[in-house]
Amino acid sequence: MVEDDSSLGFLIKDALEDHYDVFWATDGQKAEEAFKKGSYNLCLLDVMLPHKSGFEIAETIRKTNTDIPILFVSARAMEEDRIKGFMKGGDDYITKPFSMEELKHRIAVFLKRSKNQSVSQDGISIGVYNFKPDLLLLSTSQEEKKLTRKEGNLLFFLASRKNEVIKREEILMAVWGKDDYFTGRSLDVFISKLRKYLSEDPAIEIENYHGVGFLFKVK
Amino acid sequence: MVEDDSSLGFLIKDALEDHYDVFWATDGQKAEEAFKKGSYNLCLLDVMLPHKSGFEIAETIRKTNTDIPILFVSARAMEEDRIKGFMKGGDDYITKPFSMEELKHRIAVFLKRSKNQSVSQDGISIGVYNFKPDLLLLSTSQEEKKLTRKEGNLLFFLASRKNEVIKREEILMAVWGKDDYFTGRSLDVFISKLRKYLSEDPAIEIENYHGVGFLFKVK
DNA sequence: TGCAATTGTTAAAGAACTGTTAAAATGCCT
DNA sequence: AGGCATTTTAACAGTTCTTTAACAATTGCA
Repeated sequence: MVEDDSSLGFLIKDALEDHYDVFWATDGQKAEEAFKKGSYNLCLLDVMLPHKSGFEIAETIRKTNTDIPILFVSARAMEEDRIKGFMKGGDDYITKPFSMEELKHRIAVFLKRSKNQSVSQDGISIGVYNFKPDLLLLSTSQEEKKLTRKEGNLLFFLASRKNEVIKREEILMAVWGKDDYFTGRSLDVFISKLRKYLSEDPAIEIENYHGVGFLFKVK
Repeated sequence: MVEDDSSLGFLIKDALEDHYDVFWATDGQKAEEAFKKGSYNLCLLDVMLPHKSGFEIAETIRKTNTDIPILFVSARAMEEDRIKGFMKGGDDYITKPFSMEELKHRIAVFLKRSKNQSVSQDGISIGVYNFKPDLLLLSTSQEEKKLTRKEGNLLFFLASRKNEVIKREEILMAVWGKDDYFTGRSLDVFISKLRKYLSEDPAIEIENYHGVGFLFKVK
């Protein structure tokens, strides 16, 4: 966020900070430096700034990044200013005064749309394996195995709490939603299967704690 | 585009028609019908309409489609109206009067960002096939097959989310608007048909995720 | 050490789900 | 209203997945 007016800058930063990490620059110079160094998801640029205008900042940004949403904020409501904003690669042009509520919504719109585009799911890594929970794909560099739904759910749950002893009942409630004798036996069956699938990597172990539960160990 | 005022409606349609195919409905009823049948890239909704408000139309659309950009146009500039627009799933809220120039820019922003790069005159390409959603034409260099409406809608939905596991319920809600046993069986029937139509290209696969949904895989 | 409870493993049984084809129903057009 | 295209429902055949069963192995405690 770039805003030279300190009271408005503070107000915006404060309003957004509940949901986002905000970096606030007070001039274009600092803004461009920060942009170069850091990694951001959205830019909020005041148009009228001491040395460099928001439009100029946008131009610089667009030279290296065509994707990041750029929202202009300005006191000037004239048509030609707005158009200029869009011409410089802006995604929205918000006229002062505006409510923080509306600003939040407009920001949310663009974050939602840019997030969806990077659906490149890398999955989670478990030892030498990589597991993509959505695709239920457990893979090594060698091969790829498609798990069933329950297998996937269980593995995901265990992997999300690795190196921690988890009680049987807790696993049962989390993955099956119920805890009785037969469900417990089912769990044992599935643990057995997972052990087999994960046997490539000796650093992975599903250790039983007798009468308590399991420990998904990844060294 | 939904606009009850005929002179403004004409103006908008005229302004946009250079670049886009515009369907203009004059009330919510017609709009929702057209939306259900056709395939669109963006909605422009007037808020104040005779029977059904633009907000209500947006609500209906969002039940089955979370992606399509929705832009509201309204004479009411009050803060709470704008907020309501965003709450209903809108992406922008443009206050009358506005310039056609600005409208075009705002539309361009969302089309550029929309997920599956807009459906142009050339349709979308799926492996060796080309599919034109409007004309329901699925073609290879060899031949051309005219799909039915449901087949087309389903294919379009799947293709727009390729390489992602989509839950049965989600497909059912998006394409049929309801989710029950028989509709589910219908889905299976249509999947079977699509597989047949797409069998020319071995790189295309509709993979079933047992008990979950389908994965429209295009290698 | 011996015994009951717990766990490991594999296979069989039983559900639930899907693929496919065809018949029935629906909607649409003249 | 009749005929055609489309969609839904039905029917049946497979398939896949989860649970249950059965038995072996292990553990912890008396």
